[in-house]
Amino acid sequence: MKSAYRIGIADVARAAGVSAATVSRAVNHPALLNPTTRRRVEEAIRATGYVRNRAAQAMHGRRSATIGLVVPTVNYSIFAELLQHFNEAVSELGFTLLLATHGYDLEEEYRVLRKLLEHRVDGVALVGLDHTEDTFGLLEAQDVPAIAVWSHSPTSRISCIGADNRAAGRLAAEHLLALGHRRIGLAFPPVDDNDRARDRHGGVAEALAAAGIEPTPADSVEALYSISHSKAVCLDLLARAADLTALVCGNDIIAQGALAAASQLGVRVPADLSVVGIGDFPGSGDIVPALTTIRLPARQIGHAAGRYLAAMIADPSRRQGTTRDLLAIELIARGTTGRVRATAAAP
Amino acid sequence: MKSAYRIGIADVARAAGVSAATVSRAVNHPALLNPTTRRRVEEAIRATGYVRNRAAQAMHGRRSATIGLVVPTVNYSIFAELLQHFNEAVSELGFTLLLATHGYDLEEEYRVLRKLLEHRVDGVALVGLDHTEDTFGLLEAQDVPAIAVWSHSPTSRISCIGADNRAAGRLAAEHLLALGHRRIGLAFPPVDDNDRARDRHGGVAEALAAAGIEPTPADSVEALYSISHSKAVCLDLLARAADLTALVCGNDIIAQGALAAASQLGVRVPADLSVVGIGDFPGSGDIVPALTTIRLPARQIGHAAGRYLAAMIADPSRRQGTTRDLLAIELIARGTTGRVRATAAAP
DNA sequence: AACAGTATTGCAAATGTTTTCATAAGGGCT
DNA sequence: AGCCCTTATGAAAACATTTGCAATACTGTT
Repeated sequence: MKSAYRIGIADVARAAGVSAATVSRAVNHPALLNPTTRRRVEEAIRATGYVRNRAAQAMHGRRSATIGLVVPTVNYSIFAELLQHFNEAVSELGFTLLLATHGYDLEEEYRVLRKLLEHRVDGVALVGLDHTEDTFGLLEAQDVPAIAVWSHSPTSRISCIGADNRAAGRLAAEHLLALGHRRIGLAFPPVDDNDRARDRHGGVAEALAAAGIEPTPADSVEALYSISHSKAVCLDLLARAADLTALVCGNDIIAQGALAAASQLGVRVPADLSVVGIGDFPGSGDIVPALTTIRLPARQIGHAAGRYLAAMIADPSRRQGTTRDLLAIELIARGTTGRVRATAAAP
Repeated sequence: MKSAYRIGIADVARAAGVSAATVSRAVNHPALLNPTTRRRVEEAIRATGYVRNRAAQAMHGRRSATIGLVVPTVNYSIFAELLQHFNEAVSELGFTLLLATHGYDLEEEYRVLRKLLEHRVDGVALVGLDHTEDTFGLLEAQDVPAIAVWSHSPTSRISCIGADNRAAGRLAAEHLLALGHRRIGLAFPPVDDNDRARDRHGGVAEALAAAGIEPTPADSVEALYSISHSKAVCLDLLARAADLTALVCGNDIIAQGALAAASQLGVRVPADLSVVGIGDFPGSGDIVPALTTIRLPARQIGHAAGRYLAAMIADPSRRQGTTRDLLAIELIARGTTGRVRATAAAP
């Protein structure tokens, strides 16, 4: 006898012998009600199985109680921590998460952002600072609280909270230089439309240049966001530039691919080859040997971004101006890097 | 001079010189319009920067164009593939994903499901078959299309699409038995409120029993969903049951922890110890040595679940009855398992 | 030229809630 | 007992859209 009819606020009101307004208040402003009435309404809600309709609520009050998150991908654990902690933060504050991915395609990013805005998310977080003009325009036109996470720039167009990716690249390269490495290879994702990768790459190049090293194209390879693709291209790289003693990778997934390639070639890590990643993804510290990497504070970024958006939503007066929060990065020296081998490649 | 005022359908109508109804039709049923009018409206939409309000649409038409996904956690890559492909499927069909996590707490699952239903998701997917009575009741009362993913049971209370976890456990154990192992340890997550873990564990026990092996509590250890916790408890296990020649793990993350523990103890894999996981998470095939595991078809499950829900939403008449889809699992024998070492532990 | 039929479009009702405003019910004071 | 103040509740408007129905314009027919 299951009817498709859904219980509405009016049904509850009838059951409790009060008006719809009172039921609404019982749900949203319980303090306004006489305790007795409130209990009666709560009882009626339970009895009828009423579930309040956020869509209707959103329509009236201009608040949907949802927050959007746009990430490039959800594959592997690249953004797992960010997602986890961002969700944790916003859930605790009563919001529900709308998730969208764009696969590193900024045109697609615009489209999914639009979909999120159609659902009237109260706020939205995007990964990185590279976005199309349309995307920025849309955010401004809809003037919805927005924040860029992961990256940081003092001149960012929208508020941001993240780390200095250029410094991360520098730090990774300097670590290898300090260990005596001079022949250093690079495995990075495509840098177009990806400020994180671009900045990291730039940081590496800068550090190498400062040490008088000019990496040749032959020492570089472009890896996509998958361990197996990275492994394949690193096999290539290690074969054609066999004198490399170290590899700096654009992120930990690529580094894991590099490790797999080294292992397959019988190249010992770190004895024959040092490998450093960037990101410190979940699990990076637990593989064997544990990955040396640059830690980006994903947990903090996720939490802070969630709280920032919630604060902006709660207090629209604070919305103007751009907040920029720079979080510290850290070299996590583990098992995949070591001093350059003494036996330098004889000519 | 940015006003907080949001462009509505009426503004577009005014700009295009038509009625609001026509604008609505241009967005939702373009075929109904005279091509000329349609173009004029589309132009006005572009010019005004109108973004349609799904909340208002949901209120009227009873369709929110959102689908919910409830997973235990988003940490590591455990549900990354499921999430990725589920999202892919539903996005392609025009839905936006609402994501919620409950941290393996079924009471919390009820709460987050409720939140999803408040947002009037048109359909919802939950991981596994273990849910509270309240959860089932809520799904029935709201009669929203729902599907359990990951697990499969011919007697499931709601539609399901997934694999036979008991068979997965059996397969893992039988693989080790076929390699001659007799001293087999178990590392599993808590099985309360988790049918996947429970079934897998049951399957392992069944296969062992069929081979005349009765695992003692000393050969078992409970691992949480983190590589480092798993590593810690496996260190323990391997220390106190040093004669184990193989380990079957409740999932790939736990297996990775076991691998890390073995490595730290100088136990060679697979020479001294075989390790088999369950799941075949992204990356499991790329670690070194590559993990032997039971593949669950995450991609298929994600896609199929998304399409199933979309179909139910599109055609409510098909909703009655319970659909159950069993997908094949597969042993992926890679590098972490091998024949038991000839040098049997002398008494 | 009138008619029937079809293709477009507008009007207005309906959707489920929140909130403003108004009213009613108590309670303490003089 | 009458008055004022506070607290609690209800009535109705408002929110942004969709859609059934009606009206209009247009096409081809006879």
